Amino acid sequence: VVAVETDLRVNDARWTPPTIRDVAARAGASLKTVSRVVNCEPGVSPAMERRVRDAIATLDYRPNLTASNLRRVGGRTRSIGLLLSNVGNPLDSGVQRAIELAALDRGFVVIGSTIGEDADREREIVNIFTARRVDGLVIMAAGHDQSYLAEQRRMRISMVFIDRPAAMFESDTVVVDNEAGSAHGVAHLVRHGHRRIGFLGAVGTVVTTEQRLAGYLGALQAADIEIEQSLIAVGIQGSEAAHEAAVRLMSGANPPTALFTGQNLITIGTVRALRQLDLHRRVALVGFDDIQLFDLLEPRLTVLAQDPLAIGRRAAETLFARLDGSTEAYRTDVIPVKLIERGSGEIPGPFAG
Amino acid sequence: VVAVETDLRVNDARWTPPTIRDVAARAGASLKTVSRVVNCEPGVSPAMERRVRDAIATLDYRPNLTASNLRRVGGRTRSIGLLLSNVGNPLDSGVQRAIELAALDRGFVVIGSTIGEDADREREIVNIFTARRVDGLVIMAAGHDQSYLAEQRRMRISMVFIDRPAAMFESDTVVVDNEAGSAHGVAHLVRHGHRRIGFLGAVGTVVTTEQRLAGYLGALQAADIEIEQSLIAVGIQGSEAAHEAAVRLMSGANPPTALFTGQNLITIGTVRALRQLDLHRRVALVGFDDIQLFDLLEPRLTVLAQDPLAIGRRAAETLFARLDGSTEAYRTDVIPVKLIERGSGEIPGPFAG
DNA sequence: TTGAAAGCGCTAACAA
DNA sequence: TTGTTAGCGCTTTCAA
Repeated sequence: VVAVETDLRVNDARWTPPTIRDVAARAGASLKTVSRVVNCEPGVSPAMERRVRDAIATLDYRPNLTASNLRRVGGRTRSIGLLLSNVGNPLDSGVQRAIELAALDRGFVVIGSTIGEDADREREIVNIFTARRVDGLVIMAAGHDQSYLAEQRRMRISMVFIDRPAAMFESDTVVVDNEAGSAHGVAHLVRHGHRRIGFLGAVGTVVTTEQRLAGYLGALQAADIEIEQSLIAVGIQGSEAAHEAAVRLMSGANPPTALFTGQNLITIGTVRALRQLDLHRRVALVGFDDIQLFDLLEPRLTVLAQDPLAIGRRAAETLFARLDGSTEAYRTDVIPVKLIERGSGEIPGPFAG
Repeated sequence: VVAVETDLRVNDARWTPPTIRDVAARAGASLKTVSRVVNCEPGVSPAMERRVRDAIATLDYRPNLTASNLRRVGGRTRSIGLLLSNVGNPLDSGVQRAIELAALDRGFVVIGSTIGEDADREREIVNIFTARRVDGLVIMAAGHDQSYLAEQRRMRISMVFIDRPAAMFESDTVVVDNEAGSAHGVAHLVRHGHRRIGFLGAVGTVVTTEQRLAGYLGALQAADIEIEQSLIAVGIQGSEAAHEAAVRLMSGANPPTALFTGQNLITIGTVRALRQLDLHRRVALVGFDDIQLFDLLEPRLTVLAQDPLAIGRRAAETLFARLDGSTEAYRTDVIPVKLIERGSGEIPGPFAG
């Protein structure tokens, strides 16, 4: 009998999922009573609750959360939008996982999108998510001006920026300690006897690059090492370009004995270059960002590792605090990076003790 | 003046976003007329349209897609749920990107969740997404029985399974050619003079492992090579276990001259083991799955690469065809895998020409 | 070309 | 303890 009934429903093109009315009718109760049972509100007699639950079970009723949210106070959707630069990146996927977990715990859902480094795409996605009335946004910004988000703020959409702070717009932010991290990495090379240290960085206008370069410069100054512009290459896009830049740097008149790379793709290109020049065992290398398999290379790569899960968790905490009504001043959380010594950064330089 | 007005709105805790009624009132039009303008429906005079658009602009009105979807025929939400095993995996993130792109093109939104290999989590997430009334689901299944999805099917939620077919449940599916791919990889080793080839695989109950093992066995039979159980290790979980298993395999009385690994973590563990035994230049290795940096190891790794974007694109195509009303028989698409020769798989064996 | 009324599925605010 | 009414923001249906 059940099978036949099921078949009928499947085959009937006009069949629609049961609503709260259907349940109420079947249980001989009112809408509100069913609503109370569904939402575990008090004030329903055990007998009535039984009847309602039976009706729910026989009808396979599933409350429509969309409709429920629409009516609820504030029209909140219990959803948050997540804009990432590139899910293929371990940083991004770690952040996503952490945020999904936190959201799930609170009955929220995460709608996500990759935006690359495309400022237009960033705005487009924000608009789409806004139309869906997300309660909050977690944004790894692509553009250089987030002032347009004033509109979202007016609509009471909470926002947290990760990896890079928003520009022209004040907001909660979770970043890593780019400058101190880089300084630490460069100081590590100095400690191992290097004084001619090259820097290879991504596009200079990106804040993270600026900060990492600042850390490099600071560490050299702290060690009383003169800064040589010829040892600094920024504006590198991708591993191929990094490969070329590293070859150029190492082929100069007085090449560096150590390199500091400001991003994982650049590190990869640099490793290729050093291999090609057969310098990978003689030139020390410390890179920003850790990725899988860096510990399987020869020599194993010394890196400054970010903690994507910690970043995501903190972003979620901050966002949910806002959603819970916090009106504190905007905060910027700085997550520390960790130096992982594996070999490439400990290759001794000419001034090694 | 604008600034002050903005401030007022920001500071007024009772401010709510403008609705279609506000626009109608301000434009001196009816709800339906505004709705027509917003949805670009015909039958609105240019003058009226101008007034409505002005009102929309001055009020910063943004249609509420949630409410709109609720009322629309069928109550479709233009959203699809995506259940992935692990976003940190290149396969998963590639699939996610492809599906997000396809969804975006059609005005859909993707809500995602990582479920690991946890069957309970799979059902939990499906329930949550069902309550949100997603129109479709793309599922990398964790459990061994998806018959529970009959309910979702009755609700007209379309489903596509990726990477592994559903169990106890007929559905559209997109998989890769595990068996033929593995057979190809093993035949490649045979062609390079190997006859004693070890197999290291993941948990045996997972379909992909079964199929990859089947491909291995088939290739050996095709080459008239006797199968030795002692050269086969399955049930390996993670790279540490793979490391141990590989060491054990290579430390036997008559060790293999080549290895075939059935999954990327297992490949990683095996590489570590071969390094430790200093066999990485003498024992050939072909692995299923490609990951970043496999081409930077020494020797560079020969792999069978999947095409995550192709898998995601195909899954999205199939899903949207269903959402557009296709009633074809359920289809299973098989995406080919590609052998990428980089060095480790071309190390010659004792029978090399 | 325009609009009034009804209602999507549910919850809020009040009765009874 | 239970139910009634209104209405979330929008689209549908049908009338003017």
